[in-house]
Amino acid sequence: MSDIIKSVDRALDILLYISHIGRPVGASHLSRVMGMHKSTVFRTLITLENKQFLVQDQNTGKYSLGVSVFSMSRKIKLYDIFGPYIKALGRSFKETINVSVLEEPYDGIYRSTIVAKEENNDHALSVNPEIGSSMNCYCSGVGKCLLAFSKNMMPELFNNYNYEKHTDNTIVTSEDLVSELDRIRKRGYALDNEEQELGLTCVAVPIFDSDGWAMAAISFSGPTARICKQDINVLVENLKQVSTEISKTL
Amino acid sequence: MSDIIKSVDRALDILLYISHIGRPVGASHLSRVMGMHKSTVFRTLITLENKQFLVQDQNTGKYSLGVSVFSMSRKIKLYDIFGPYIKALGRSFKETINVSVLEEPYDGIYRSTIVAKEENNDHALSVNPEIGSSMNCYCSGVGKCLLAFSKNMMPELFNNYNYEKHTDNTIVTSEDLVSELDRIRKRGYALDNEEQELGLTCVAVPIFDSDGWAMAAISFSGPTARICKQDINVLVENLKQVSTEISKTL
DNA sequence: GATATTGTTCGATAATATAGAATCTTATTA
DNA sequence: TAATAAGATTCTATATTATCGAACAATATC
Repeated sequence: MSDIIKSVDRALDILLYISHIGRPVGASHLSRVMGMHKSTVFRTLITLENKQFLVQDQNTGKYSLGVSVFSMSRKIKLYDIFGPYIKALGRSFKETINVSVLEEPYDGIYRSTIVAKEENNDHALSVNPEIGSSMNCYCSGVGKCLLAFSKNMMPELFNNYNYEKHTDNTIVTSEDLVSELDRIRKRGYALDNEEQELGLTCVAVPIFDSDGWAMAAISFSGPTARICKQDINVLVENLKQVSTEISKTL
Repeated sequence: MSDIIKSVDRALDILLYISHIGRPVGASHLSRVMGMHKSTVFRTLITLENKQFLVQDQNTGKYSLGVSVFSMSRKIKLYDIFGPYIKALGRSFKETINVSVLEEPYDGIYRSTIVAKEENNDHALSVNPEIGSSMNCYCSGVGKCLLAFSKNMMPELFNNYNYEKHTDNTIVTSEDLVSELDRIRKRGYALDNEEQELGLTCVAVPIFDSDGWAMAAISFSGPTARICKQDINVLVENLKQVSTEISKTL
């Protein structure tokens, strides 16, 4: 902890703070909130602005996230980000793990995209979706989890699903989906109880952003027999631990 | 320039470099490329990793962009980023300016979204599209500009447009679109020569990423009479100046 | 199995980030 | 419109601390 470069650490705090509060802020405000001297804040702001991590509004003098952040965001490889965490999980438990994010709804349909996965090759039976593949949210663990915990959700759109009854457990009405999402929010995790495919069970938890909304979801999935032999609560606790580890500094 | 905090500046350089080269890199490599001492690089990496701006792959020891960058990217307000630049342009020229980005193709259709605009209220006649509105690329200046300079373009998808002939000048075949894009690449800017609406002219240039691909496009648009009275080359030069200003540090 | 490369640790010194006050600029209130 | 408050910006001295250099440990390479 003592090897950390103080000035850099403070600069990163400022970036995260500006990102978190979501509106332009000035030096004095930051000085108060961060407990740093105004002139130190200012020098840091100058440095961040110079490399375009911040832009200053000429009228108000306040700072927002800059084009460098936008540029970086376009080059992010989500697998690199989530890979290390799920690899660790994969070593402990021998199940398939995947991380998904919610897509912008298109044609009024909410879908999720898989951005990272850790396959389980120890068993013949396992699920292996492709990275980048997208699917409807109503019938998967990560999908429902994202619907339950994401910002700006529009439940009206649930009516746009062309619900397909894959199994007896598949949710096929908006009303059932809404109440299932309530249940998920209450208990803090989602369960795909053979809703997509017979014999396939999945448990998913959200990965929270600094404002408490889901930015992704992470799950164990595998044959019902194997998943249920493990204590679901243990799986959930482990997923939650990784989830909070991921969002710890945001 | 002397007010810049050296350690912070170097940390930002490292972030931009890792983002730019697009694959995980290690301390020694960075030390060589950035001309910094290995242990200084290392301490910087530790600091960036601690706040999750970087993640380290446990197997290789190399670093990638971390979850904090992902988190920030979700909170970016593109208007805050591009607003300051186009405001300055708006003060000089009295025309409508807008900035657009290319959407992920959906249903095989390339569309652009307006992320920032500066309206021109000095004249009764002007164009005022909404921020957030999306439109087909084949019949607008920024749209064609994005098609011409973006990475990973799939020209096959041009066949999916349901071309509508808005005016005599509208492009209505993939072949014509492809050759128009060639022309645009050669001369470095795009022109909407009353292709979308009679009497409406638009000149657009790309905003380049660190790898030379367009991450956005910026344009002047207005009544043909007014736009053409100004020297197109002057407009283009001014747009290009802002464009390079925006991408200068990436 | 030997060698080179790379990730990581540590301590001394000189560079430089910080704090504090002071100035200039914009917004608020009387 | 004047007076006042709040905020942005500049400057400098000092003590903190980032940097360098070298050495170690752990991998990868040949």
